[in-house]
Amino acid sequence: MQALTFWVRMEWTFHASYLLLSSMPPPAPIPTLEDVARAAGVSTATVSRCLNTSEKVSETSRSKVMKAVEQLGYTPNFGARAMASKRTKTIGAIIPTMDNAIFARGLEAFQLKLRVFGYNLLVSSSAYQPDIEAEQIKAMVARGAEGLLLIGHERDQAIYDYLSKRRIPTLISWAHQSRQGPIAIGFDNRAAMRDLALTVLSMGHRNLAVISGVTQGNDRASERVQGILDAAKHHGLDADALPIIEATYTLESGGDAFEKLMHQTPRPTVVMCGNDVLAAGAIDRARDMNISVPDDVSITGFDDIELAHIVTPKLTTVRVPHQIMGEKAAVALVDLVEGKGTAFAERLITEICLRDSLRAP
Amino acid sequence: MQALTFWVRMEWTFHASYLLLSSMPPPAPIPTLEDVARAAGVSTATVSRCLNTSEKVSETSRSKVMKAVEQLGYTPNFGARAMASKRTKTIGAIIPTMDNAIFARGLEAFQLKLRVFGYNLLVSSSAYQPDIEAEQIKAMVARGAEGLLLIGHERDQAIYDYLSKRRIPTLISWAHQSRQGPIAIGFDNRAAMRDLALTVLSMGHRNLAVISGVTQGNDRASERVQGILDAAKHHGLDADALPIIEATYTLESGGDAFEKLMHQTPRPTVVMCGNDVLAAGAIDRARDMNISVPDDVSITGFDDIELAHIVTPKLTTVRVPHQIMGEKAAVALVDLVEGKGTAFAERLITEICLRDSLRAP
DNA sequence: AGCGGCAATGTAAGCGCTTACATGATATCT
DNA sequence: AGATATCATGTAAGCGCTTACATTGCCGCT
Repeated sequence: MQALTFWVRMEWTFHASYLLLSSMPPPAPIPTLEDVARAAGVSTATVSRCLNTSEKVSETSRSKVMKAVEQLGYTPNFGARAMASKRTKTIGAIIPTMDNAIFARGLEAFQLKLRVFGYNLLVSSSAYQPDIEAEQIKAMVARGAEGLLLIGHERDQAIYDYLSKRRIPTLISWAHQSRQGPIAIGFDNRAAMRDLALTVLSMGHRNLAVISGVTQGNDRASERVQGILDAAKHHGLDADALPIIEATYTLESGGDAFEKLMHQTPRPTVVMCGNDVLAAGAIDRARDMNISVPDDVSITGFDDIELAHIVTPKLTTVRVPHQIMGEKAAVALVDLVEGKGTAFAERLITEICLRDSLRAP
Repeated sequence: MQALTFWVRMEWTFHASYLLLSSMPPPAPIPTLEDVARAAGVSTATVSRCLNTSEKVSETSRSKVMKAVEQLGYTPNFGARAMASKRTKTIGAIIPTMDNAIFARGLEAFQLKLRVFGYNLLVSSSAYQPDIEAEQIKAMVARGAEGLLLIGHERDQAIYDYLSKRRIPTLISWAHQSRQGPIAIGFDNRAAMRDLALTVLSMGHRNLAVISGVTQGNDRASERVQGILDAAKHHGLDADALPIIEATYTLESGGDAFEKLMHQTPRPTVVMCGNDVLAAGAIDRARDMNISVPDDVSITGFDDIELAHIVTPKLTTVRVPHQIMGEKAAVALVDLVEGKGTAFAERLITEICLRDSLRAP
């Protein structure tokens, strides 16, 4: 039964209040260090010391300075400070999209941990486009990012060359390949998906199908597919014959892919999806198509986001330790930046969450 | 029936590859404008002009400069540039949390639109803490943000004073109050929720209950509650007697609140939730409690995120035009920053999405 | 031939900070 | 008391850019 959705347009108002430029207060007096120094009756050096290494300043002048700072609403100019001190205490992170709970959770943890070490985070999203990512990387470096967090390994070698030429410590996350490369704190997408597929296969399924995320320029997606192929081969299946459809990161797209797969012969008994969103889309579409999950077909996901608990039936998926990953990445990156040299690559564990959407055929 | 979840631990590996600091290449030569100038055999001014206003430079020197830039892997130092030119082409945005699909979607659109105008976005999350938000605002200003996007109206007056003293154009989003204040591009949370409540009431419901988001320091949440109260009064209900429970932004918390409300007498025939996450949590819990939605109780949400389509039954909620809001905010903020003075406050429409989770009592 | 005008380029003065070094005032030691 | 160490503070040199202004060479004009 297809659910009905009504759209009720309730209002359409338009409220304009033009900005009156003419009535604005007199020219902005942005206070500088010098202004503060003058107001406090000390030198600029003292003010600077007061703000940075306050223990080197006498109690008397410190209070005078603080009062002046307060009064003038002074905020130090970051660019000038960075330029003079050669330090920015800033780490940059570039994620494929903000519009994705997966990265968000890890990043939030990353930022919080960074704060503990006194570092700031610069985030931006590349919209899954390599050229935008390259541009953003340069922008971050120009802005003084002392270290970078990137998602996944796959990118133009020129970028890695640039980064190492510039001596910018870089850490890869959300992936972890055993082969050479920059330090990574992540998990093995391929192995994780392989293990899930092995579980599926050992339940007796032989007709599997795959809905993968877009693999182009996304090593996480392609590794997950590889993992499934690994498992299929291990069980003596013809990996080349495995139906695989790529879908963009939306429920709709996952549903469409599912529908196509269900029309194949022989019909799959299980559809393994590259992520939970695709899987949720598939479950949703199954209901629309009057196909019962898991009676008629099993469905699996990957990531274990909230969606996995919410859908009916609850989704079998792979749990990824986003938060821990974010925290560990922060610790490691700060280590790298501060040259402590104690940072090391780490492969985090993933866990298979068996829930109602998977059952023996 | 409570679904079963098995946790299968599949692997526990630990892969360490220490960073060899000693084997790193010689000291980093970060190229400056001067290096480029020397390499190209021109003055620094020419290089600068080449990079900014290339039309003022002859073809010959431009090519020489570009070659040098390429060869040296030069990236201009943002801080120095900002300092010298007094421009940063940067807009800042501070959101309560990244871990929330609602802000993410709007912000993604915001950033994309900003890019079109040649502006960069600085994002950070305040973790819903006003003091962190204040700190972040100053950090953004220090970093040269020429304009700011903030969520909701409610914050310390001192912040607004600081911002206007510094002449930083600020735009409020995700809310829109008719009373005086900074320019806002958003929607009227109160009116939107009122309209939904009126719809609910006109279906015959008389025992409503509310699960609200945390209202402390969050005007969106408290306005939504107000909207419900408005409607209740309009229908002659005793607004003070309306059961209201506040819950944090998680499924779990929404479920707990729902459970409490279901034990009240008289039992509510409809539970209106401040957002879709709470509503999804409530639906989930209802199933655990063997309470049928919407036969035994109706549930409504707010935001219309993906979750709303996925839950069973599909959720009646209010659609908020996140993407359009993000885009309009970008356009307006750039306008403001560039002093075109054509920006105006705008109240966007919201739409009620009637789906299966709401029915007459 | 002489001159104005223009285009391309160079020179150098900051932008707002940090910090090495210099200075002066006290406290400590012989 | 005089020498020396210690501490708080001031002076001033940049950090890497942009840009107002000065300079140069070339063109076409009278």
